Amino acid sequence: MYAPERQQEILRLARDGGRVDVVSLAEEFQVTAETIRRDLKALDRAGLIRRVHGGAIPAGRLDFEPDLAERESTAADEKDRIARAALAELPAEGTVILDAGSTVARMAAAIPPEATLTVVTHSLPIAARLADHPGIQLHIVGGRVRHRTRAAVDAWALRAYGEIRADVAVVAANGFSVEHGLTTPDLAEAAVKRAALTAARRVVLLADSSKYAQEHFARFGALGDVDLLITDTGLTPEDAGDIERAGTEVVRA
Amino acid sequence: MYAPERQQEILRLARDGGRVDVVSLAEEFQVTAETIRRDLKALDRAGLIRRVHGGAIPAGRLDFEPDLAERESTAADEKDRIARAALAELPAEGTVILDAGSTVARMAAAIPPEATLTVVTHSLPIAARLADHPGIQLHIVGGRVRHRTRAAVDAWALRAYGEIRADVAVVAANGFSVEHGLTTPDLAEAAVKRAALTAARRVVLLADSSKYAQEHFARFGALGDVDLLITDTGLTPEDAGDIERAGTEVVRA
DNA sequence: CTCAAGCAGGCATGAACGGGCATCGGCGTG
DNA sequence: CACGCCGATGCCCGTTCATGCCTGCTTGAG
Repeated sequence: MYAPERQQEILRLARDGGRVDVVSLAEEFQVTAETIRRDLKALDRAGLIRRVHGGAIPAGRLDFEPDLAERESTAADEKDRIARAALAELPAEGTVILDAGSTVARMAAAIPPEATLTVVTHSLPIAARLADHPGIQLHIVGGRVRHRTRAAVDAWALRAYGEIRADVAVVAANGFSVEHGLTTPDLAEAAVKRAALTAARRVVLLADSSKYAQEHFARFGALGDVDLLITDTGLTPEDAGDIERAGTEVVRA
Repeated sequence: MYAPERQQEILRLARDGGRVDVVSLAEEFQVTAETIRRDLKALDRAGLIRRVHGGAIPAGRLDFEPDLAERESTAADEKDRIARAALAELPAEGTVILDAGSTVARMAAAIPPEATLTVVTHSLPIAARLADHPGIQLHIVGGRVRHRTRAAVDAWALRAYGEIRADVAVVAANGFSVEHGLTTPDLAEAAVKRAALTAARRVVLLADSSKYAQEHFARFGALGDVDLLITDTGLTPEDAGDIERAGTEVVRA
């Protein structure tokens, strides 16, 4: 049996039964658990199933995001400190653009209940969290929703950001460096990020130190476009100095 | 049972019953209270429930106008039947507009994983549910988000619906009658609903029978704008007859 | 104010995971 | 036909995850 056939069959089993688990699939198909894990990983990347510890569940069956809890594992501590530091950069009253990204989402979740802000975002998870915040006037930016990031992109999003001016934009990047600026893997998402930071008077970048010197496919701005970078202590003082000389204030939380 | 499955189930229990408590959940799922607490913490972080001493209560109400958990439980059975019947009205492939509303949300949650559709919605809860559905190309309509209904309204939303054409619009109403048409309490929301149904070739209204002969502040269309009404058996055959004579097909699920 | 119930955090453990490396077999190229 | 490449699979081992247990702290009902 070829791998794609097996994967197809796994998908069918997952949808029929609502769940599959690694060990019984391994028995079923007479292969090792590693192979099954690889299959599940492939199906997960394709967005067809959702991986869980010990097996998988067909996509769309959960109406919440396990990865919001999962992601916390990766550099959770740093992200938390960054998120808390970023709160101080929000204006007391005014308009804020929030980019998609787990660190930004954490910051959004930590906005105190008594805050009064106007928030504009193209991130579905962030919007969901802020939707019942009594003091926040929330605006969602429309567009095609990318499955992976649950962020709105394309024409509607670009136009919406082109029509507004905000006091602060809080953005995330998958990679940043003095030479190559701000990068992310997806072109459409990069375009929206670019529109978002253009729409704000002040740009705050949240990025843990593992993103430093990383480059990804799509560039959406120069480091010089960023007024303030909030990162963690994993960024060396020398690197921080380089960035500050380029005109971006650096906070190492 | 996987942790996310358990969490999903806890969420369902919380929404159904309006509350859950740690010890009975621990018994129910045959795990220790610590595990349940971790689950509740995860759900709390995701913003879906609110933690209280000894248990939790649902927070993410994907609910409609007037009240909170009361509505969700009221007529839950009818709404489920209506939602299931509505599934049959979705095209096999094509574009669908989904209005905000708990019955529509139930239908959205029941869309099978193998469906391939383009969905446009201004409802945050519905978007959240469909965001990781592999076969669905999701578009969110932007706008100001109303806290009550978590639906986008105002200029961005109206313009977006003005720019598209869909095969079917599935809409909800707080009140409907032959004389006064389709009504809802909020003007801004009514405007969006009107735009949504204008953008579709075929309009399906989901409304349980308690909505019949109700009138609310803002009118967004005539019953004649609706091609098909799906309701429950609480609507008398005579009333159904009246409606059908006005040109709207009626299904009593 | 008291105190049992509930809670957070630390620690232990077994299962699950993932990356690196070796092997195998098919397939195209020369 | 021989060779080498590459994808698929299996194996190994250090790491992470989910869960349970324990301990000391917090909470809130009486």
